[in-house]
Order: sequence, then C-alpha cells, then structure tokens
Amino acid sequence: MGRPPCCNESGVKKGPWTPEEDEKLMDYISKHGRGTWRTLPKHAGLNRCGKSCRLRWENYLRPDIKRGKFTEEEEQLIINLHSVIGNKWAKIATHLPGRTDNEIKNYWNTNLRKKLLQMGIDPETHKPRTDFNHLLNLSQLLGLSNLGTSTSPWTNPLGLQADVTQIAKLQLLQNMLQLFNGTSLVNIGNPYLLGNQILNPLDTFLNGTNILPDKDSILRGLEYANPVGNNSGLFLSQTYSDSSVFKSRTEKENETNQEFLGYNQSISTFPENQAENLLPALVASGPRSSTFNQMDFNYNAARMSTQSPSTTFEAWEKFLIDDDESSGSYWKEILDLTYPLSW
DNA sequence: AACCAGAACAACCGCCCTATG
DNA sequence: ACATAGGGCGGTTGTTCTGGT
Repeated sequence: MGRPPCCNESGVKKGPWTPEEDEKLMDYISKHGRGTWRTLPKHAGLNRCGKSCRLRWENYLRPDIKRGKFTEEEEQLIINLHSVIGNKWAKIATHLPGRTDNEIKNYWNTNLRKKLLQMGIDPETHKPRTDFNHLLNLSQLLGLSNLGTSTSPWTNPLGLQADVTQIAKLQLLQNMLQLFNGTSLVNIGNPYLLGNQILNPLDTFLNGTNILPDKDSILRGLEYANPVGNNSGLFLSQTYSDSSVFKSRTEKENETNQEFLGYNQSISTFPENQAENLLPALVASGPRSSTFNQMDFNYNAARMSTQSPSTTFEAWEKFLIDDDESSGSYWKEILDLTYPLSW
C-alpha cells in the first residue's frame, strides 16, 4: 500500500498565500517553533495542509532568506556546482547562504540554462554542444552577416542585426576554444597547443595587444584534435585526462566538497606556467576540470579587476565584438577552412 | 489603452527516503 | 518485516509581471 497523498482532505485551501495567512504562519512559528507540519495548520488557524505550510515557510517566509538578483559570483557558483552534481538543487543551495533550492532551480531554468545554450554549451553536460547543425547555423549566420557590412554599421541587407552576429561569433569561438581547452589538458606534447598565441587570446587582449591567433595556428590545432579520417564531427574528439567523467553521480557528489575546497584554497595544485596557458573557461566542463575552471575564473577575475571588462563574460564579449573589418574576413577565412563543404 | 507573448516566479504534485511503532 | 508518518527533493504547472505592438 502506497503512501496516501498529504493533502487529500477536501476544503483545504490551495493557491497563492494571502498576507493574513503569512502573518498567521509566521506568528505561530515565532511563538511555538515549527513542530510537526501536519498539525501546525490546525494549531495556527490555517486552512492549509502541512506540506503547503512547510513550503511557504522554507521558500518564502524564513527570516534568513536572501532576496533580490543573483550576483555574478552566485551565478558562477551555481554553474560550477551544477556541472559537478547536476540537478541537486538542495545541495547546491547549501553553498549559497540565503538562497532556497526552489529559487535556484527557477533561476537555472529561466536564466542560466538559456545563457549556456546561447553560448553553445549543453546545460546538461556542460560541454560544448556537439550538435553539428547548431555549429553550421552559427557559421552560416556569420557568413551572411559578413556579406552586408558595407550598408550600415548595424544591419545588412538581410536584416541581421549586429548583436545577433556577435552572439554567433561568441558561440562559435567558444566552441572552438573549449575544444582546445579540453584537449590541451592531455596533449601536453602538442606543439600547436602550447604556445601562448593559440592558447590564450584573452591574455593578448588583456595585455592590450588584442591580436588574434593566426589562422594557421588555429587550423593546426583543429587538425591535431581531429586527425584526418575522424568524421565524427568537430567536437566529438574532446578527451579527458582520466576516467572520472564516467563516474556515477554518487561518486561525483562524494567529490564535490573536496572539489570546492580546492576552489577556494587553491591554485597551488596546478603549475603556474600551465595555468598561464589555460583558456578562460566560461563554465566547468566536467568533474575533473572543474577545479581548473574555477581557478581560471578566479585567476582571470583577479587579472581583470584593473581592466574595464568586469566579468569573464564581458571580457569574452569584448574580445569578439571589438573587431574591425579585417577580422571580419579573418572569421570568414577560419570558417571557410573549418567547414569547407558547408558554404 | 488594450492586447498579446514570453519571462519570471510561487506553489503544487508525486515520488522517495528515513524514522518509528 | 511491515505499515505509516514526516519531511525532503526534483519536476511541472499555473499565475503574475513585463515589455512590445
């Protein structure tokens, strides 16, 4: 025999809480404590089921609840935690004082999920989307936008707006760079991936040079990551340095606390010269690399504190958007060579 | 001003786990 | 061992808000 529903009594009120009901609930709890939720409504004079009272208290009335917009740091923390433990909202909430699991879950579903998708990142796996059509769409969008730059600074004959183009660039480059990032962790001997020129365009931007890596370097990198004959798609060859990506959720959860201790304390676990070569990951791409990514986030956040872009997102955006006419053809060239058959 | 669509958020539902008798 | 209560959790739904036309 299964457990009966908690609120099968007829006549119990449902729906939004009124200020009077809130008042009664808060008043009762402040005087008597929580006690058992099932009996609480009766004692508090509420025509609600106990479960409804509990949710109202836990998600809304509790005095230690923090309201208002999520900060950049909270966003980043949610993304990092989600990449490690998945949809464990209650666990994630324990790392964000004052935020409820419900609030975090809602925020994820309405904001962060979309943000990651827009950047070409799969919000479930936190890896670049391997959907080849998605990448083709981006590159085609970019190609179209390059046709019309002479008519107006903001639009082209096809009506593509500049910001759409920029988003496309952002997504495409992010996909490419994440590929390098994942690969570089294991392919230490790859001569094409170790040079600062190809591995860290953000560094050059932050140093004020704003020089893009040369096209040949990028293509050599792509070729290295995708040897001839591998037709499985540009981003399917991403590899990891150990088998931890295949661990079960439970194993991942057990590692979570250690991972996040690592986040805060440190950076010393990773050689500094290699840290210099890491790309600024926008999100953690897996349990093994999450420490790298948070470290990288801190590293770049610290470096960017004296620069105008205030966040990693903004820095990437600026890197991609502040280009001139010549970089337009630069992108076109890269795409032509990357997807020769798709144009 | 009215309408509509999409976003945001609060609340509910159903399942699960644990404690207890 | 089993039934049941209590509570936690994640997914989903329904309502409200907001911005655009």
